[in-house]
Amino acid sequence: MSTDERHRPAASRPRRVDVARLAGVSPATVSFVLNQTTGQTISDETRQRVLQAVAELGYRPNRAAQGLRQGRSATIGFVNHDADFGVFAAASIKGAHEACMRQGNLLLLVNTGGSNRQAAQLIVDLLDRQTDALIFAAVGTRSVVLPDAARRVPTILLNCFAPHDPAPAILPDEVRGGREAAQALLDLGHRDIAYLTGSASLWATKARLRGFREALRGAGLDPREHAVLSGNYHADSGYELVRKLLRRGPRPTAIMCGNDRMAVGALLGLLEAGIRVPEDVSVMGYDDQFQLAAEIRPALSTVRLPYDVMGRLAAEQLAAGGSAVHTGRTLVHCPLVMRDSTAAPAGARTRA
Amino acid sequence: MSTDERHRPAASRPRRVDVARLAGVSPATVSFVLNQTTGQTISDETRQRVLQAVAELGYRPNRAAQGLRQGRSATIGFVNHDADFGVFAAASIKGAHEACMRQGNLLLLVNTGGSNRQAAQLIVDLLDRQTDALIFAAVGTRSVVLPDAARRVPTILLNCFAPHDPAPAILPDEVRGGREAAQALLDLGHRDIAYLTGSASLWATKARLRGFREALRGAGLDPREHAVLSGNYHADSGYELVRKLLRRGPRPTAIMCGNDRMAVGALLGLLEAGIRVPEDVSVMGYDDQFQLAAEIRPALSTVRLPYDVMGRLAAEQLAAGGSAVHTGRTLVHCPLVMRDSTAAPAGARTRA
DNA sequence: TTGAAAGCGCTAACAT
DNA sequence: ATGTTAGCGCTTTCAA
Repeated sequence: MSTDERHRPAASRPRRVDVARLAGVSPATVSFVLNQTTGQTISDETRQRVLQAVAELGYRPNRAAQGLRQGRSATIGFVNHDADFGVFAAASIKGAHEACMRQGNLLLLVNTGGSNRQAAQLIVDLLDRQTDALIFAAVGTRSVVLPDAARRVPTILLNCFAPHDPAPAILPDEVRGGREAAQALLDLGHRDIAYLTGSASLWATKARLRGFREALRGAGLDPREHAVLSGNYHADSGYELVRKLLRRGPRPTAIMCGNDRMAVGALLGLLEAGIRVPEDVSVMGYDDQFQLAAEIRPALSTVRLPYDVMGRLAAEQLAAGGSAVHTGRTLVHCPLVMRDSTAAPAGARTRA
Repeated sequence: MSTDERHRPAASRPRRVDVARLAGVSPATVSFVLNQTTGQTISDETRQRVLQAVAELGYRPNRAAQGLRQGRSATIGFVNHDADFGVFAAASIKGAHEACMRQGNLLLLVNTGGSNRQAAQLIVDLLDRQTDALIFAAVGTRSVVLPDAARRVPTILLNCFAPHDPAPAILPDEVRGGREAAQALLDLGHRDIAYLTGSASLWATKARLRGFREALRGAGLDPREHAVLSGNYHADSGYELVRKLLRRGPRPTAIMCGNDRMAVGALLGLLEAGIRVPEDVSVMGYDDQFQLAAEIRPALSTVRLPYDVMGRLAAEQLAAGGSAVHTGRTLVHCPLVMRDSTAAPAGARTRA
């Protein structure tokens, strides 16, 4: 077996020299044509010969080799820093992936399981592979510690923030989301709105609650007179809380829920008690969860948590250039989505 | 600026020669130590010096360079061949990711949006990056056309099959899942079970229905006497179908649903009609969907679609060696998960 | 307008 | 027991 063959398994892809040979030019010329190298003038005829050879052989440059040479890999690392890896992570990834497609990048995905140690290790693994940039994402919006290793490449925080780190962050505008949800209910004529919140300690919970209160005050109402029960974002907590609410006394005309899953639980609890939605009480969710909010009956009025948009934004900002990355926090709007679980209260109809 | 500096930006990572210099050995020796190259005997003292230098500098081999040299990249391509990128894709990815962690591999993730053209292109993009193997995954189990390019590397089909392709496939055992779900209901004493199926044309739908019928026949019942209404796997179709079922005549004592989302819809429709679950009628889901089945009230009895296990299996089989990949189809068991939405029918209690 | 040649950081066969 | 050296496939300066 000749030396030539030993290094070229039969099934392997064509290399640049194969193209050069076929086109009757030097390997360098092939690079010049393919990369449209500036400052290199290639005759039109040569370019055609090269392109034809490329097409004929089905040649594609080896990106590992390109990467080694150029120190970049056309790959972005996506670090999912959360215990779970569910529908919201999927949405951000989907958005980031879309943007990457347009840029010719690919996503190298890792999941830390929520451990900082794992996160640090995985970022190193990513960097070992020449990842050009990093998206560090959490699902429950929260404060994180960005591993030092991440400093080596442009990094953007998705749905989380690192207090003592200059890395830019992309976050949903939860205050406004909470405010607009409450405002929509107020606009329908509701004056007695209960709020079944998610886990009280979370950033998103507090922000949404703040928006809720702002809206009430804006309508001249006293937030202290409105029931606020705290749950944990799971469907069963919506169910339990609504039962508690019903036992407690006069029924509000509308119920805002921490998220769509809690709203589903609330819906179930309400129906079980013989209370109709939205005729007897309006229910408002949050998240616009894929395959849930729009599909249940009644279809849920909610606020869309735009994880896909945020993922896309992250990848776009990263591609826009490491240093040109928008610094500080970017707040992304969470648009209101009105469906069938909300309506004017019975009283308002009488009044009208 | 000296030549030396021009090629070594201040912030760049240490290279192998830096370690070699610090340890007072040749670069090759560093490789030998780090890779535990067989057939090379390194004195214990030298090994220690090298390892210490590695630790001191925080040296990590550049995998792009290793990859270029070895023709492998410690990276597996995960192709999500579906329009959606949701909770089930997330589950398979999570499983595959877990297995990859143990192997020292990372996942390069792409999403085809369900287009064959895109799939072909993306696989080429993956291969350009020296991906060692491919997981080609669909969410709705179905027949796919595996792009030719995939032939270059070991490929495993996840939740799909390519009729004229030798690539091994990992699939859920839906027939058995459907059978066991129905059997559980029969065991509780139900004799009149309706089935609200998912989209009639899908492989999974047919398989589950077949299992359902097998179980009925096994119990000496005639499947033709049992209502089978077909929907589309969305929650609203469960809702609509249950209303249709109630209008139609005598109510069955149990309802099997195409999936958990349909079961949620059915639950909503049932409650709305004043029918209690499981007291008046039992409801059985399918999928054991994350953050849904276990959380709603009543918690849903269902069959677990083990996408995480399947993802893990795929990555493991791939790592077990390209050629040693288990050929043909691997059926993965879908275990029954009994919760609170099922109970013995009222009649059976009397009889007992 | 094109080609030669020096690496990018590493592995592994071969030499010492 | 360790070092030398020839690439892996590509980009890019410099020379022709």
